[in-house]
Amino acid sequence: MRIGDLSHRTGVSPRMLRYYEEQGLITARRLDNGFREYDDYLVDRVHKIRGLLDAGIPTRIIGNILPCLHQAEIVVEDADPQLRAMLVEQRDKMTERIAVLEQNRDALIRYIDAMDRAAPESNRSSGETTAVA
DNA sequence: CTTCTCACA
DNA sequence: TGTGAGGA
Repeated sequence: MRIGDLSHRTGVSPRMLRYYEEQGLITARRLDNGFREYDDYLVDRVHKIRGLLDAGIPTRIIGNILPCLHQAEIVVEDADPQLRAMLVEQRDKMTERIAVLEQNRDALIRYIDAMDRAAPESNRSSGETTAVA
């Protein structure tokens, strides 16, 4: 598929797809006309890249941990202390953000609760989890 | 119409 | 990350 297809199938703009390529996160073959040609597995890969990016992991270290997302058993021989340090740092930042998210979620839960107590059974979207069994 | 590279009020 | 130029 070409860049437009991959873009639609991943929700990532062509601009960013080219950027990811520059960063060595994905690779593309070139067609005769110079257009990028992507393999199907890249759709999945790009989704993973987005996940890591959204999780706050900088692109430069995504390349290192990306292969770990596929393998069930991770085997490392070249234990790079530099990389390890970065990953530990990222893991801690992630843990911190999760804690913040949990607090905010609790705040919303309580607020929503209060709203429901004020206006019982009134407006509630159908997509919501029906906890009232 | 789609993609490419390069550059930046 | 977006946008526009200039070309294929």
